[in-house]
Amino acid sequence: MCPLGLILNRLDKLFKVESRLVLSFIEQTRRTQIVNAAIEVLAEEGYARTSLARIATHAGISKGVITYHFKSKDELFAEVFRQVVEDAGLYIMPHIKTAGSPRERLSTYITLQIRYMAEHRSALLAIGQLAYNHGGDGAGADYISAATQDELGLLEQILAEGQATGEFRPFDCRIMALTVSKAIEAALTDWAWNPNLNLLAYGDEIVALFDHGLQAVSPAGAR
Amino acid sequence: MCPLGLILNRLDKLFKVESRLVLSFIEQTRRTQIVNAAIEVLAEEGYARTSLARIATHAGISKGVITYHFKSKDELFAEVFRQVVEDAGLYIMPHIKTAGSPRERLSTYITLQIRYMAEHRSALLAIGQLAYNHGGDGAGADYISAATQDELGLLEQILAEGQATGEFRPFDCRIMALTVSKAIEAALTDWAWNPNLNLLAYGDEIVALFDHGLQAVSPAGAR
Amino acid sequence: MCPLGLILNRLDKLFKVESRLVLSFIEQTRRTQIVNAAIEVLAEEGYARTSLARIATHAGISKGVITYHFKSKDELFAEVFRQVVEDAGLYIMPHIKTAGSPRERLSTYITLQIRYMAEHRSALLAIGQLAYNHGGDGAGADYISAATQDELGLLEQILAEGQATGEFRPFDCRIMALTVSKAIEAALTDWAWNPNLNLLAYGDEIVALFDHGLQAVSPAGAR
Amino acid sequence: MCPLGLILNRLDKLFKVESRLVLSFIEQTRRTQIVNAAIEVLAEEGYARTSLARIATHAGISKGVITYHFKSKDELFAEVFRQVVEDAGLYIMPHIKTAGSPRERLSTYITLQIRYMAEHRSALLAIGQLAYNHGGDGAGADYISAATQDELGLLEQILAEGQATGEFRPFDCRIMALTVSKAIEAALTDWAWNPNLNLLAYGDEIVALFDHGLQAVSPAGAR
DNA sequence: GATGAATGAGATTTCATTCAT
DNA sequence: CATGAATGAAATCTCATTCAT
Repeated sequence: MCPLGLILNRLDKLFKVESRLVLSFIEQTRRTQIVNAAIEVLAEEGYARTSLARIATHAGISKGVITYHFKSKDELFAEVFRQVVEDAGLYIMPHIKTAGSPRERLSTYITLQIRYMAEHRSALLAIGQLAYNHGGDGAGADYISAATQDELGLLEQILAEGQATGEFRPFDCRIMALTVSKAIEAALTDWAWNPNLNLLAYGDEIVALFDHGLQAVSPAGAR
Repeated sequence: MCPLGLILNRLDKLFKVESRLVLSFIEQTRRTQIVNAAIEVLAEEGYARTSLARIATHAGISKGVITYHFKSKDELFAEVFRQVVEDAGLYIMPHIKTAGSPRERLSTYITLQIRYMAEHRSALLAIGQLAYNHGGDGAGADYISAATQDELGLLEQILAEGQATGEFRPFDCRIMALTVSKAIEAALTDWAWNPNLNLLAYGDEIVALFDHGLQAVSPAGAR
Repeated sequence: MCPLGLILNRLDKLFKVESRLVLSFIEQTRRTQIVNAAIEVLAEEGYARTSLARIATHAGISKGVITYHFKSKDELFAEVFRQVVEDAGLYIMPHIKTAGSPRERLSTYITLQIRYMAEHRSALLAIGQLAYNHGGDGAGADYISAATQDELGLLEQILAEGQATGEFRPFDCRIMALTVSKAIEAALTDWAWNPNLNLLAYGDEIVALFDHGLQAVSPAGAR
Repeated sequence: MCPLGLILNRLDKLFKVESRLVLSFIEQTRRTQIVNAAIEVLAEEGYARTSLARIATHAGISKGVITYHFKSKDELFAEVFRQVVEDAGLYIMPHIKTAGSPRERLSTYITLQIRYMAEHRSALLAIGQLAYNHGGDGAGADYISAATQDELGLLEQILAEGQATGEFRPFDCRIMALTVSKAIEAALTDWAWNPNLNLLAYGDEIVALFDHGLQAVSPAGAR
């Protein structure tokens, strides 16, 4: 499974999407309705049990509507992916750029991701299902891998800047970026199993973990 | 998805297994062959694409052989689970118990898990698929949840002991146990996408992360 | 095998039917077509050889059409049962209620059942197959047993009234009701094996048998 | 379903049996063991659920033993049929021939059949399953029909003699023979559904029914 | 004689997709 | 635009039968 939090942009290439540039309003509405139904079914039933019939029933429409608006199940799933990722990006990105020091920016990044998760449980569980189960396709796998490599850049950049400023100790930025990303994602998957989990407390612990774990050893070396 | 590294014992209850106490040699051989084929298909194709037909083809046998040796697909998956978990337990447990301080024991635990992963990539990807996709069943979900709660105890105990001895700083042991477990698992899932990943280096970074991130702040507080 | 002639009402409970209240005309047409095909295959081939594939072939449609219109084979069989029983009830019931003395009513009952059989050979053979072979299921068996007990009441009542009026000699009403019911059913099963059987003559003999066999011994006792 | 009580002799032709004239003792023992297991499974599980595997399990032997001793499942079923019918014939025939008047002989016939049923419930339920479910074969159907026609002769003869002696009233002997036969069989099938049924009382009612129902109307005609 | 192993046909069922209306 | 109808592929599972040991 690729780091969910980092799949942000090139995901439209993951599935073979033929984007129609102009969509009527009613078309857009229907698509959104179907996408939302798909998200809920994916989150509740899991990938294997998410059939077009179930999505249609959940949306209160007929099965034919789906294949009318989406050429295939894959295209629908691609749209789910795209929509969730775009939305998450819009939520998180603005705050990221305004933060201050690398250490603060890292904390902000983690906190925002967690908060977004708390507010969009189904959407994130849904793309989790897609990411986890769409791997075998070959093309898909390559793409997700590429996307991951690509998008990890943001975290890597924060970490590298922190090392440059001396805030962070030495470590492999790429690996640590992966670890940060995965620690965040872990909160979601645990939360999926255990809905009583205090997600925000979980986030605080992750923030603290990396705050302590990445900081430069004090020059005075009192340790 | 439950923390893979922690599913160690009660997994035999996850699926309803009727263990025949005595199996002939040839029977055992075939079962192992089929289990291994299932592991490889799960790892390569993913849960959704792992049909009995594909497993049979992969093993070079007819479809009927599988249902002859396993009462159902579920029983086969249960055996996959059981076999991998048993093997992992035999590999890791002996070393865990002999370690010294909590800090050292934590490092050992992480290192061993990572090393085991490096040597059993397919097997761990396979049970990852099973754990992730078998959840919706209700009973399965409950069990995995229970198993997780149960098995996290080992990590929690190490962490709590470390806090008692003053080696570790204050934190929520349960959440941190989850985070450790997930960070380990993350190495595997990233490796699945990016086979060129240096898993052992990844492990070292995780060890370092928690080594730094959990340690008690020096009383002199030079920071 | 339960007495076919007596399974009249509560049969909708035998199988778990989810009745959709409103069915489109084309839907109803297809369902009827499939039900009729099922009846013919059941009557000609027997329960064990009645597969969905055979029914589809007999109806000249693809296998998928059946599972599109019926959720399962059981639901199809339930509909077969329901349709035949409903039809038989509509045919027989009106005449039953208008008859006069118990002796006459018994004769009418027998005659009507036989006449209905003569005109609906396949349908009755079909539900005979269903009744005979659906018993092992537990729930089904219990229900048929219950239905039998329940519906035998009509015959029992006629017989008891005949004893009360002095038309009939003493006998165990329940057992005799069973025997009447079975004698009627017997005509059908024999007819199934021997299509040249004169079913109506058979019916007349049954009527005569019970007419003579149940009548009160004349008080003058000239016998 | 053919009249069970009358299928007595030519049943070996129903299924295609290749009789080996000489069977070793051990061979005979095994065949009997398997046949008995088949009878019990047929009676308890029904035709559709009677697989070779289940029979083998019930007999405590391996599946291969069955196909070693019987060329096919059909041959096994033929043997079941043959064995039960032969046994029933040996039980009933001696008593039939020694009886007195046609009226007495009819009563004896009915009583013996019922008594035999009471003592061989499983065996008769088993061949009931076979007779009812083997009909579609064509050849089988013809044969059973022929066998029925053939064996009904015994009853027909008793009835005809009764008419000749003036004991019985006029009726169609063939049809009445069928009805007698079916009334007896009915007791069995009801008993199968309702094990609490008092089979012997049932038999007495049948005897009384035909005793009253067939007797010649008294010349004094007091009715 | 006996048995476990293996196979392939066939059963029910689910489902993505196409099509006519 | 929308939908119900239809289809055929594929999945799991059962089972009679064949075969090597």
